Amino acid sequence: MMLVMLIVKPSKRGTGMGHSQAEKAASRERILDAAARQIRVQGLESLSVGELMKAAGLTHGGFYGHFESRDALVAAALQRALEQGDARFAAAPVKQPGSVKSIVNRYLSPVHRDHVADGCAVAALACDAARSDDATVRREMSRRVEAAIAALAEAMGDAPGASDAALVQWCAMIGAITLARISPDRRRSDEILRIARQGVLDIEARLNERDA
Amino acid sequence: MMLVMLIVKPSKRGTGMGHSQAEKAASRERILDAAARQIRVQGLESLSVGELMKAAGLTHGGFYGHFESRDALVAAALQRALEQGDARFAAAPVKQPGSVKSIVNRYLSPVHRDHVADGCAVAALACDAARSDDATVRREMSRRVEAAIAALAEAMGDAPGASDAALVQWCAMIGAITLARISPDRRRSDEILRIARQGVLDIEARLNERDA
DNA sequence: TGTACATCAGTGAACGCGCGTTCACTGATGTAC
DNA sequence: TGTACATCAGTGAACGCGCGTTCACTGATGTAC
Repeated sequence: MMLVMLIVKPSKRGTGMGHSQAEKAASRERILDAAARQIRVQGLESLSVGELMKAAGLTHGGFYGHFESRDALVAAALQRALEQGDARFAAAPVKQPGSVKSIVNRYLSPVHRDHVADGCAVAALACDAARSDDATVRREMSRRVEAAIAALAEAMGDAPGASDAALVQWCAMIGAITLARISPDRRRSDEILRIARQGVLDIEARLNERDA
Repeated sequence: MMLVMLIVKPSKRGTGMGHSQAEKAASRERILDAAARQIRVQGLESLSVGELMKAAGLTHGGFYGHFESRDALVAAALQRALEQGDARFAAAPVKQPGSVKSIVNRYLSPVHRDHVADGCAVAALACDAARSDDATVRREMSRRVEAAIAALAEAMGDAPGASDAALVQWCAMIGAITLARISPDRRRSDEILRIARQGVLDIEARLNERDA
């Protein structure tokens, strides 16, 4: 009893804070960013606390000062990864003529294919999410997908059927970049991207022909 | 030296075989089929020897009588899973009018979405394969994808551009079934499949319009 | 200002559990004579 | 035919390693007086 009181009692004397809260927050950011990269490259399952902390320039023990558990981190890292993707693809400049083309060309570029760590988290983690029994993971990723569809439809001027066309375009883009990453033949991989770029833009073209 | 000779020496006396080879082969098949299901549901990484052997009705120790290591099994199971997918989707009856429609409708059906264990291994494992550093995994999956593209192009009558169209269709189908599996909203998930079916068939329609 | 003290981010040794792998053994089956 | 023996698929205890997690400690920083 005495012991408990000693532990619990709030100190009346001083409120020294050691390292600043800002520094701790910066560490947390480093961990989260490293985790977002790592899950894109290695998947949700294989994220290891030790590797992660090393990548963030810290030792493994400090991890639990920032996150309750590995699972909690995975959820946070997925969210971070999806947000970063939003910034790059979904919330891209829209509504100007040619903006669809610019999104598609950027998404289906060899650069995007070769840089999974900085790329679209939906493409990188789609089949992990599809098999996840964590409802939060599936809900969060779906939300981002719907936002990306809406952004692409908006870039097409929200014509009737644009939303459906945008959905099919995203399906094709996600499939295409994944197949391009799988192919061990670099020439064929480039070709897959090229054909898919054309095919995805054709979907928009067909939509416009119909409307006309 | 003596010891080695004793161990190595082939017995002159009897060649009793214990359980038949056929039974062992049957066990191996059970293990492989269980593994093919398990990797589709849980991914390449998370395949556990213990769970697997339990699923095959055996104990974990016997595993190494059939496979050299867990890694060797993963490779074999992937191959098995891909073969089963071939039997179901790539090598489907082709060349008749409406055969593309039948492939697309079957692939993008709620039944396929809901039965990952019996479904297309490419869709189930695409992002695992994309991040795999095992060249065999990527090569094998690419081979099956190319076969599926060829089969679909053949079903379209191998018109000029059919191969490119088939590639884009497979990209869209793989993306669509994955997104449908991710969505936590069943109604939206059904809708994704419906819209994607239409969109994928539109790709064929556009091809035919061009040729005409 | 200087000194004592409290706080707290991060360290690194240690723990425990799960899982891949090994291995001595079992018991069922088949062959030799 | 019956008996002794060899083979071998499968069993289950045990091992070792990796990894998530805990925890006592460190040392840097800031506050109180």
